Amino acid sequence: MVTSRDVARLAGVSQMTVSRVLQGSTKVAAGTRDRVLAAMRESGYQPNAAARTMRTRRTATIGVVVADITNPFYPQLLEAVGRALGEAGQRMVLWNAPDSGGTSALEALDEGTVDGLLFTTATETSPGLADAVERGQPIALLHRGLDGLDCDQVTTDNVAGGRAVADYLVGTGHTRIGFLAGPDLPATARHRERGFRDRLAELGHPLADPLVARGGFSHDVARSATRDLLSRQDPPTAVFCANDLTALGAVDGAVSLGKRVPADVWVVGYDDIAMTSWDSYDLTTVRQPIADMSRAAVRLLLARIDDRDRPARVEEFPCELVVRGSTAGTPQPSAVDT
Amino acid sequence: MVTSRDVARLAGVSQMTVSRVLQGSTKVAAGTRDRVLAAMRESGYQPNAAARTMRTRRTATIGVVVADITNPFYPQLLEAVGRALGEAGQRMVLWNAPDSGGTSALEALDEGTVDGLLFTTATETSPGLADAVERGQPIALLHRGLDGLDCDQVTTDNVAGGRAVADYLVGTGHTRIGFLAGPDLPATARHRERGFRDRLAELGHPLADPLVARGGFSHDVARSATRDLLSRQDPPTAVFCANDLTALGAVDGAVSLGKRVPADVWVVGYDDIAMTSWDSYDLTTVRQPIADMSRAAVRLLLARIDDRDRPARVEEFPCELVVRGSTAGTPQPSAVDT
DNA sequence: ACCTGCGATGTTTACGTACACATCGCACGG
DNA sequence: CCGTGCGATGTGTACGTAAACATCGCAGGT
Repeated sequence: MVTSRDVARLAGVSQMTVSRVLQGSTKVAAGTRDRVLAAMRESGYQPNAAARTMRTRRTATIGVVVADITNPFYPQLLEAVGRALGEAGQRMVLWNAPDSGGTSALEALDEGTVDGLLFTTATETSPGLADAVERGQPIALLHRGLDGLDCDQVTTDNVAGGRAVADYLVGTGHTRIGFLAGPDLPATARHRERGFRDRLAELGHPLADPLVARGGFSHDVARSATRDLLSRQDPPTAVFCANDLTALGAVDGAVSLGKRVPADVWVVGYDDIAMTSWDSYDLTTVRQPIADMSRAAVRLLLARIDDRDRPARVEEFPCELVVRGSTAGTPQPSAVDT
Repeated sequence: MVTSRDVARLAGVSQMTVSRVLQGSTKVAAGTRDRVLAAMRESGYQPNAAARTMRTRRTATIGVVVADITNPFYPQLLEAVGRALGEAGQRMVLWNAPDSGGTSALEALDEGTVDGLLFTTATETSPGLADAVERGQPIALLHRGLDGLDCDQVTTDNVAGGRAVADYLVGTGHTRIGFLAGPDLPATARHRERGFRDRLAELGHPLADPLVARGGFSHDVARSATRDLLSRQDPPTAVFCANDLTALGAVDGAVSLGKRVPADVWVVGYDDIAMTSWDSYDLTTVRQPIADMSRAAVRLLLARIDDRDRPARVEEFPCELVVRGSTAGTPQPSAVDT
């Protein structure tokens, strides 16, 4: 292995001067710098990350925790986060945490493997998360927030999103409206439900319990829940789903019963994943500005790494209803009493 | 920060004994070990990864390079790879390399940030890849192989997969068969095409140039290419697509023209991503054993990290045709001359 | 011509861990 | 009863870098 000492010897300078060139310090004469750079190239020198980290206590690496990478929303978010991190000169370590919620990511943070963590799927039950935040570890939440947690958070106004969908569906004449709720824990799911439910009630069409199905964030569960819902005597004329993956499942549930979207039932999703715009689904949904959000989260996290005592900030981005074919045409009040 | 020295002081032993306990060395008396473990807990000690890496030259981290994480195949592969790495006690650093093909991943390898690299989307043009392999860097290819490269590779028999599709389509009576080719560079796309093309020729129905569309691996390109193909005077009765993402694009292209799959045209994909089994697509495709492949790739890579001089191995897994609704029923020779 | 001051470079050291080697003590055999 | 050997533990050091401090030389002012 070639070390900075070897380069120094080759260039006829001290190791420290090599180190200075490496860091782009201005305190090096142009001629010397050129000599050192030439020696680096000649020897094929590569700085050793571990040694540098040991001295500087920086890894230039951020850990990102995701609950389920096969939910297409997360790859899209990861791409945006990866881009934002790249722009900031940081690498990304990925934890796809099936259930535990990133315990090993927190360990990595304690060990100094990463400089900070970005949780995209935090919940109240994420073990050790609150504890790590209290210890002052640089942790930021992206996408899913946590009300009780005093750390940097970047979210969207999921309550407003849910309300917008309620306004839209009631405004287009629907009265018997179904809801495919997500899991209980994620704040995203809870806020969307709250906004949707409250606004429906305000508009005089409160959600009817029999038309609410609880389930996970998976296609399969949503599909079978929708089959149940649509097989009822008085099926809903529109179904709002806690996220796009479940909305796609809802469409497929309808398709599997030979029903058509939107002719027989309207479907609305949430997140605007790429597939929602594909012809086979053409799904009305709510868009989050994930690129801006990712940049904001990275900015907050890096700022916290530099200054652990700065006050935590919560940034909430607006979201936007995107109307597509899954809610086209007029609703079908004719289907009310069969 | 609590160091092993602090723990040693607290436990009344030397720093070395703490280190030994940490490594699970047997050369520590049970009583001593208990005292050290208690001191660790009490002090909240966390071993420092950078210092350990500096001594051991190991990071227990593997870099994974992916070309496009928004192609749903890669999240599925990443999940499998992540699981295999987790089982082997390794972390995963992710590079989503838009174009450059993982140059910065190779830098990280040189710097010692990762112990090895797993390329899932290598091509001949991946800059620096061949060079790094020749320098003996631990690099393995998963999914996409590279014929000229002397390194560990885990692939599927894409030629056989292409042939199987040709056999299937001709065997079910299709003669005017279209092909949506992937990009030129990936070995996966090339091998699938070769197998498909050669077998069709052997069976007496060579691929007709006008029915071949070249494009990328994206939904949009595939969609518009399919619209062109199906708008011809003599459209194909079946279309084989270089991967599932393009097959979904092909289905959507057909849908956008008001055509039905499989009634108007059969569509076959490749990779068996989760969405292919959803009702709206129900796509016939070719399945790769990605879990087994991931484990194999991780095993090979870790073995190489331990012994850089071991001979490179190439493991080729079989793939399996999965027939679904996109190729159901009889083909439509009636559509031949319109 | 001499002193001052600053820019350029060198010297020393520490970061936290694990390896090589040294040492200690005790059990067992002759 | 003493020597041998081995298991348990300690001592010293090196990994490669960057920070703090020291030093050197030269330009500019008086």
